[in-house]
Amino acid sequence: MAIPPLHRWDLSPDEARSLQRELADRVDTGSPLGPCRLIAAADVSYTRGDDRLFAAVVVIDAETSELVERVGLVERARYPYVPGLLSFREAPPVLEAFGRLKHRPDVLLCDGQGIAHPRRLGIASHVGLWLDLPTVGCAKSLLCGSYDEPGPGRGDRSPLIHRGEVVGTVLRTRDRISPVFVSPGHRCDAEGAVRIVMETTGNYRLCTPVRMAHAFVNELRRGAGE
DNA sequence: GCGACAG
DNA sequence: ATCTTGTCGC
Repeated sequence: MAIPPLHRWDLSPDEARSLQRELADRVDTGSPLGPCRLIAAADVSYTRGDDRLFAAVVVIDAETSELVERVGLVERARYPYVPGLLSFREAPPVLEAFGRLKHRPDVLLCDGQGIAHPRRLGIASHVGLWLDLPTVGCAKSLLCGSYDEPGPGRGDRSPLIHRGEVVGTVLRTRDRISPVFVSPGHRCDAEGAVRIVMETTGNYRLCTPVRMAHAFVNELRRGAGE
C-alpha cells in the first residue's frame, strides 16, 4: 500500500522548523496504546567517507520475540544532520523501508525522540504522522528538557519536562544502568510508550526491537561496502 | 549573547 | 552517527 505524501522533504532548515510546528498540532499523544502483537523498530546508520545511508525496519512477534520480517536499504543522504531536524535526514529512508514490509505492525519504535523535541516533532512523531501508525520515541540521550534522576532500579522513572510540559519519561530499563528517554510518537500516550518499551526490554539497556534493527542495519553496512 | 544540541 | 585502546565486570 502506497504512503500518501504529507509534504516535501527538500526544505531549508527554517522551512523545516516551520513545518514541524504545523505538523506538531496533528500529533495524537492522548490515545492509549492498544494491544501490540507485531512490534516494529527502525534504525539508520552511515558510513564515514561517503554519503551513503543504511536504513532498516524489523518486525518482531510480541509473543515469541522472534523476528517476523525485516527490510533494509541503502541510499544517498539527502539532508545533513541538524540538531532538531533529524527526521529530515532519516525519515525518508525509514518510510521507504517501512513501505516495503508485507506486514502492518501495530506499533513502530524509533531510535530518537517522539514529542520530547523543541517543537514537539521528533522523528517518531514525524514518521507516525506519515504512516498514521502508533509510534514511540526511544532515545539514548537527551535532546531537550530537564528531569530528576530516576531511581536506581529497572522500571524506575522520572518525567521529562520541557517548557512546563511533560514531554516524555526518563526510564531505567536495567538496574544501575543509564536510563533511556521514552516519549510518545503518535497515536500513543506516555503510559503506553513506557509500557511497550518495558515489555520488550530484556537484559540490555535498549529494547529488543531497537537492538535488532540496529544489528541488522550494521549487518547491511558490512555486506554492502565498508 | 551563551550554551546545548536525538542520530 | 563514526572513530578509536584499553579496561572493568559478569
